[in-house]
Amino acid sequence: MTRTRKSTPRNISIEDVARASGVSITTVSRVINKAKTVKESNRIKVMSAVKDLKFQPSVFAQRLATGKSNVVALVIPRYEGVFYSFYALELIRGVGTMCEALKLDLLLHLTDSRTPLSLRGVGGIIFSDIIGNRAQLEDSLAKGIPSVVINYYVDDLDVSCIAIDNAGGAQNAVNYLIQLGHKKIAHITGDISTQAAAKRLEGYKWALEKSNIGIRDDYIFYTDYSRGQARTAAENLIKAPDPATAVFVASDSMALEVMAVARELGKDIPRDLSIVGFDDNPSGLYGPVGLTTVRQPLIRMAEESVKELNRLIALKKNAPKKILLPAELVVRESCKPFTEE
Amino acid sequence: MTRTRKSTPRNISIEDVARASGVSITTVSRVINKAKTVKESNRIKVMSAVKDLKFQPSVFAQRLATGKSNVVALVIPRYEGVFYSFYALELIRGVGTMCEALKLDLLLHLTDSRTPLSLRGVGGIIFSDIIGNRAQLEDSLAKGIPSVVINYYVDDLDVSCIAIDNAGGAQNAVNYLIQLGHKKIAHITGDISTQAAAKRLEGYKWALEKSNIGIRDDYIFYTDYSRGQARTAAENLIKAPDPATAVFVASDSMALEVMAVARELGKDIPRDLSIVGFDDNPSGLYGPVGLTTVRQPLIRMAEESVKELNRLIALKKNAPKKILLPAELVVRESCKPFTEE
DNA sequence: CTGAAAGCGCTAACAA
DNA sequence: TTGTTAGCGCTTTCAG
Repeated sequence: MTRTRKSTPRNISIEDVARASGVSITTVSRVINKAKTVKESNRIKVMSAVKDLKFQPSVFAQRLATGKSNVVALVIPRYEGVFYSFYALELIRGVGTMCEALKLDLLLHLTDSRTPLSLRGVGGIIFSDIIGNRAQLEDSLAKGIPSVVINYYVDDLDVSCIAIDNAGGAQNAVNYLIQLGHKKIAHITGDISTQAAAKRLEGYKWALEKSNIGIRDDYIFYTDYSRGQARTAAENLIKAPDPATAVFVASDSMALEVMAVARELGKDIPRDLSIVGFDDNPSGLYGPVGLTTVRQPLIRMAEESVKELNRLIALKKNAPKKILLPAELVVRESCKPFTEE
Repeated sequence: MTRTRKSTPRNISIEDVARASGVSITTVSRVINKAKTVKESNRIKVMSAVKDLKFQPSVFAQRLATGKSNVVALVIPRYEGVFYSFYALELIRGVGTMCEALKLDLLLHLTDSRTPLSLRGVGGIIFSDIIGNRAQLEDSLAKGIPSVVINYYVDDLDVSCIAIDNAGGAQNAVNYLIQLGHKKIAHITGDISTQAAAKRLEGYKWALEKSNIGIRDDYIFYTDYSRGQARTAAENLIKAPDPATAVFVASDSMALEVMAVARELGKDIPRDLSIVGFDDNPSGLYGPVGLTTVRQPLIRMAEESVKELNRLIALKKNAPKKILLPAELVVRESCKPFTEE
């Protein structure tokens, strides 16, 4: 107790543990890192000292010494339309829990897409979508930082990505409507600048073409994913001179809005209009008729992204993997077979 | 180019910059840290070398050397009911943008509330709510880590907190209904184990008491914030023998569900039932009648929490501040004066 | 199986 | 105004 007191009560370090257990710091380090080359009796002594002193190794010192970092950055564009969606929250949750499980630190970066990221000290990066921030991705790739892109299928870059088969999911949805006998099938798109929305539109078109149903421009309504625009689209859709009998909507929250509008206009769902959404947002479960929709494995996608990143980090070299997860149709009550009246 | 190549291409360090600019590493350090005691000519030399070499200081080395960390951890219970709310996303967004602005690193911790947090290397912690993870808070406080609690008013602990005046907001809502002439006012609560829900119930009761309106237990419907339970509550509420003429609902998403149920049961909003929500969730804007609600300054709360944490960190001692932000009524179209039929 | 010692990259006295 | 030097706490050869 003769030691000079520093102003800040010094953190207990590996040295304190070494002293307390009568071994060298090297041995303590070995115990911490679970090296097997430590005599059992020593291991026990060290472990009990660790417990007594409530020792926690300094992550900074560890990282400085090893050059390794177990920090994973999740980069999300701070762009309202995208951020405020069911999707963002699921993503954060999925990535967050997986990081927690893998003992990785999750650094959240809400980016405006233009200021370059400070990626120093980051072990790997997950880009959620890449809307306008391709430059950031290329930058991190150039620096050799393990990166994976999520929710965006990247064709032209040598990078791991894991996305959902939006086109396939959309086809499933539209095929289902076609099987029910519908011919006049409309589509309300999402923000077409996102790959998801673009692919869903593509899938919609493909499905119609394959069944030799003509694509009608007046049956395609473009929106930004917002409920406000969905409302307008729905009104136009329903009040049209030759209205569609079914509609595939690019998101559940919009689909719910369409349902609401239809009811306000005196239409019955599904009698007067069949509706399929996309997302499997739990909100679709409530309400008088359950919303038929396309389920995307968001949580799984998020979790896979962390695993893939981990793989890349362990590999110490770039060996990208491109994964496309299927999106399956979930049939509930918002569609019915088409019948001539 | 005669230097032995390491397997990993060594990061450029402060030393490289020093060499390149012909000064000592100390001077480089000074330039990096914006010390003013550097000759202008040297500063320029260093800065250009930094640019040329694309040098970025190692955060780990910096933190090891200074003992300071600019990492802010945001701790959110991984508890579904709470996590999947409008609120969580707003919080993350608010904290995230403010951290970005203040150049702080945001570490996201989705906790199961029972495993102790590894807070080593964290400069400060923001606890969003404290549901079941009080122990974690007390732990961090005991360790002297600057902490602030958000969305939960902590009376009995010496910790900074910043919350919303839920009771006051609820009173505003109910008073408004009373002013409109309503006497039979119901309340659909949120998850009463959260402080927000409990306080809203409290405010509801106070408002009634102050106006000498008796509190009827059969007018209080308990839920967990989910739309499913809101639906049931709404059905019971409307089908009751002596139904209320107005209802204050603890969240907008539930209020929207109540609206939907009412319509399904052939009721008109606001003619047959006046509704006030809580949150100011944008979803309330759409639909045939805008939802009257109580606005909570979530983003502001989130931002303030980061600022407060920053203050605490700079202060280097605990001088807690307790802040209660007002919640104001936003009148839209879902309420009308009560009239005897 | 263990320990001494040399870093990892940076900051902060202390001298000059 | 600048440089020297001693750490910060840990990992990791390399000898024992």
